[in-house]
This record gives sequence, structure tokens and C-alpha cells, in this order.
Amino acid sequence: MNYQELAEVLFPDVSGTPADLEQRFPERQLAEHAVVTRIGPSPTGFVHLGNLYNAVIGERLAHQSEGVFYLRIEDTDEKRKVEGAVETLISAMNYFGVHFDEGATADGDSGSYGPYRQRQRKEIYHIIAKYLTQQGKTYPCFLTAEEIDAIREEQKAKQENPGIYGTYAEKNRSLSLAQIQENIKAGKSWVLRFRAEDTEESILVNDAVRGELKMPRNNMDFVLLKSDGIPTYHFAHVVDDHFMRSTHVIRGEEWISSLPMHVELFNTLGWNQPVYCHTATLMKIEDGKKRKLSKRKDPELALAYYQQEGICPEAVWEFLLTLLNSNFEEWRLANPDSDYHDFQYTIEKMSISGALVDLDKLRDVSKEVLSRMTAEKLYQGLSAWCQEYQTDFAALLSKYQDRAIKALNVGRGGAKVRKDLENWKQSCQFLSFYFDESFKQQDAMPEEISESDRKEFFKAYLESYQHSDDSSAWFAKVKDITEKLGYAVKPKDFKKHPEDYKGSIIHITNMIRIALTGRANAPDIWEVSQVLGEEIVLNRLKKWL
RNA sequence: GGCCCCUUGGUCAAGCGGUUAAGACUCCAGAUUUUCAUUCUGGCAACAUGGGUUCGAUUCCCGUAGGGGUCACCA
Repeated sequence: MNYQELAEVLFPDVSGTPADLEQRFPERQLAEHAVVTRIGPSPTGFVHLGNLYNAVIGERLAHQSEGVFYLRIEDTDEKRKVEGAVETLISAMNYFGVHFDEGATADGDSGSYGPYRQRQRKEIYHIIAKYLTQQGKTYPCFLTAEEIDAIREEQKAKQENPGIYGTYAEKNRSLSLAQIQENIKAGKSWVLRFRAEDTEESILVNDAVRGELKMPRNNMDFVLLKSDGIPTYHFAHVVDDHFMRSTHVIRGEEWISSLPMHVELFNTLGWNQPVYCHTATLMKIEDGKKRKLSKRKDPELALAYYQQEGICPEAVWEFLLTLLNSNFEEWRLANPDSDYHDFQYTIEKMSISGALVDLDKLRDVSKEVLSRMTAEKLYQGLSAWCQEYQTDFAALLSKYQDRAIKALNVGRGGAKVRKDLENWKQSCQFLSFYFDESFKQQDAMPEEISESDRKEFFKAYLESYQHSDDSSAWFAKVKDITEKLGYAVKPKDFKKHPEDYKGSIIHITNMIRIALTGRANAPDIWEVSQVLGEEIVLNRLKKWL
């Protein structure tokens, strides 16, 4: 077989050479240890936690090293393509604080190593495919789906490994040039297969997280180009990461088993392998068993879930960082005020077993993150989220902006910060009592206080109420009335001698709190009163006279 | 089934031949607080298993079990 002729028959219109591509996509001029990496999602319209998980690693590694982080759209599968998926993906990534230096954008490309959508790179793949054909490393395969099924059945019956290799590949491998031309002329569709060596050798592949992996050397005639001329993932990965000059390939561990194919391609093309970094699969626990997170059953797999629940992006980041890098929590404890970007991420500290997504842990991380924010920043984040998901409350927030910020600032001034905000959704609930429009009488008055005592208390309270009183003056008055009514001023006294009192100051303050906020659990009464303003305070209390 | 990856408390995880086997989340108890959210103190709870190697294995090697992945013209 004359491979030059075969290459011309298969790729008559391809004139470029690998050398042209080397020139077109020169090596990047970066610092020695700069990391160039990417995420390569398929535009299926579904953005999941795993996408973010890998993006976080890549983003950190690249930006910590003054490298490049880019977005490549792996759209080689026409069937999975969903309209608008790229926009969805980019906006989700941006929402969660992942920004790309180059790559696909919503309406095009940015950067000089593109195009960044694989379907638009057909010409590039064909140059390499033609080159490989000239080297005798490929052949066209005319096997139909039915024929392949039959082969698989036969292999199954014989308990052999499935696939096109060895004798099973012989029929198409040994086709003469004339036969090939005839088949093509007859309109038979073909795929380009890699001509693998029939071997039992092993190869060692280094993985940055897992160390050396021992795998069997590839002996499969895997597909390089599908019948529509579009490459498979394997071929596209090797070509793209070479010409886009990736130094690191970060991807899920489901790719480990196809490593031999990729290594084989890098070797036959004489290209340097990137540093591989295979990440663990995110898991979920169910009935005491760990299992992979599933798209159908687990809403928390979708990134959209975290947006809808109003879990702020920083919290999701920090949560992922705690899963990803075992020393992040330690660092966070030592540097409570630092930005998470200051944390030095290392591959060495990466976990390799599948981590469980623990929503309790996320909630805790989220509380911490929110407790570190200023009231103004909280207001911005909350407003932005509400505009998307709770427009009624967004309107209130903007109508009463000053009050909302003051409300968010309650318990935030001192050394000990209140930690009652978990996420934006819950924050709306939490803040609702500050506005008459969303105020609700949720909890009933304490049973310990009779109706007449209640009325008497509120009468005295209102008479003595001075909105300008400071916290201690205010509380002194409350204690005074409490005592006069025959309630214990010190909770401990009541605890020791409940028979001597009608109740304790706890019941009294609860009553004020419930009148003011509609609920038994709320922040400091005096502070809340100051935020509400005199008019609202008096109105809410008068209702109980 | 073949090949590959993984295995320390309920969860995430330190450990890298000798430790009372850290820490975080959850849960429980107590303390502080005018409620709550905090904060503090304490508690429950782990090296999957069997063989080696070694004076000594959670740590190194082999097997077994369990979990996961993959075996497409899907990524």
C-alpha cells in the first residue's frame, strides 16, 4: 500500500502540514512554571458541580502561576448539542467566579490559539489525520454498525475483549487502494481508524495526583475521525491540547482508562505529553452506600441548584476547595480574613478518592463566608439574587435600602459576628420581619403570661419607651416593669424559685420580641428596634394593648 | 467478564515504620447569652480483611473483599 496515495484519496483537499500548524500556534512565551490548562465541557446545556470542580482546579493552577486558563467547547457529538448551552455555561462559570483568559465566548472566540469550538477545527484535525495516514498509521474502515455489533457478539461468545483489533481489524486494514476508492465511489461511509500495534506491552503513565499508573499499551484500532469527518474525543484532545499548548490536562477519572490511546497518539506524533491530573468523582450517599451523583436523582449535581438556593458563589468555591485540597480548612482557620484567592493550591494535596457532597458542610462553610462579609456586600449579593429569584423581596430591598443594610448589619459590628445567614434564600426569610409588607405573626405569645399581664406590660412599656434610649437604658426600663409585674428579673432566680414569681424576664423579652418581629427567635430587641424606627416599633406594640 | 482506580470515625480529612491516630462538619451533653444565631467546654465515633517484610506496621509488598470507572462513529 502506498500511504501517500491513500492520504490523497482520503484527504484530497487537505494541503496543510503539521509544520504549518506548529508555526500557526507557536509555543507560548510564559514563565517557566506557568500552567496552561482548560476546561473542555460538552455543550449539553447541563452544567454540573463536576464542571465547576475541575474548573476551580484549573483556574487556581493557571492563575497562581501566571499561566493561562481557557475554555474549549467539546462539541464533537452532534446529538448532545443543545442550543444556547455555551452561553449558559459561560454565565454559570462567571457567576461562580471562574473567569477565562481566552477561549470560546458567547458569540465567538478570544485568543490566538482558536478556534475554540472543536467543530470549527475540522481543518486542523484533518491535517494531522492526513499526516498520520501518510505515515501509515491509519486506515479507512467501512464496517457498518451491524457488522460491528456482530463482531461484538462473537467476542462476547468467545469471552474475548470487545473492540476492533487484531484479526477483527484485518478485513479493513488489508483493503487495497483500489477497493478503498471503489467503496468511496460507491458512497459507503467510513471512519478513520488508528492502526494499532498488536501488543501485550505495558506502559507507565504519570498522573500528577495518583503517581505512576501501569496500563496495558493500546492495541485497539480506535476511531480518529467519525464518518462525518469530525474527530472523536481522543483525537481532538491530543491535537487540541498540543496546539493550544496546554501544560496540564485536568479531567475526571473516567478518562483514566482511555489514557493508553492518548499516550499512543502523543508518541506516534512525537509530541510531549501534558501533565495529567485525573480528579475524583463526586459522590453521594444513599442507603448507607456511596454512589456517583446522578443527574436524574440529585438536584445538587446541577450548578443551577446552588444558584436557585441562593448559596453564594464564594461559599461554593470554599466548599469545593475544602473537598479538593486537604489543607484548605487549616489555612482558612489560620487566615480568617484572607481572600480565598490567596490560598496556594497544590496538586500534591489533592484528594483522589471520591468525595461525598455534604450539604451540611456546605451550609457551615456558607455561614462562615457570609459572616465575613460587610453589610453592604451582603446587600448587593442578596439584591442581585432576589432580582432573579424573588422579585417581590427585591422590590422591598430597594425600597428600604437603608433599613435593609442596617438590618444586615445587626450584630455585625463587634468582634463576635452573628452567624444567622446561611444563603440568600434563607436570608430573605430571616429579614422579612423588618418590612411591614413581609412581616408575619409567626409565633404565638408565651403561655406563661396572662392576657391581663400582657396588656399591662405593653401599656407600661409604651409609656416609658424612649426611642433614643441606649441599650442599657432601654433594658433598665424593661427590668423595672418586669419586677413591678412580679416576674423574675434574673432568669436564675426564676430557675431556683419558680414558685416566687409569675414568670421570668425571659418570658417578658420573648413577648416583646414576638410583638416586634412576629417570631420567638430573632436578634437583639434593642438593635432591631433601632433598625425598624420609632414609628414601626410603636405600631407593632400597640396592637397588643 | 477483561483492564484500571480507590479504601482512616456517619461525612471531609491529617498521618507518610514507633503518635494517647490531629482537625473540620454532623449528632449529644454542659456553660455563656433577655430568645435565637454564635462562642466556649466536654462527649460519641475510624485505620475493610488475610498473609507477609520488619524489633515494630494505619504507614511498605502480595492476596481477598467492598466501592467506583471503563471497555462506542458519547464526551
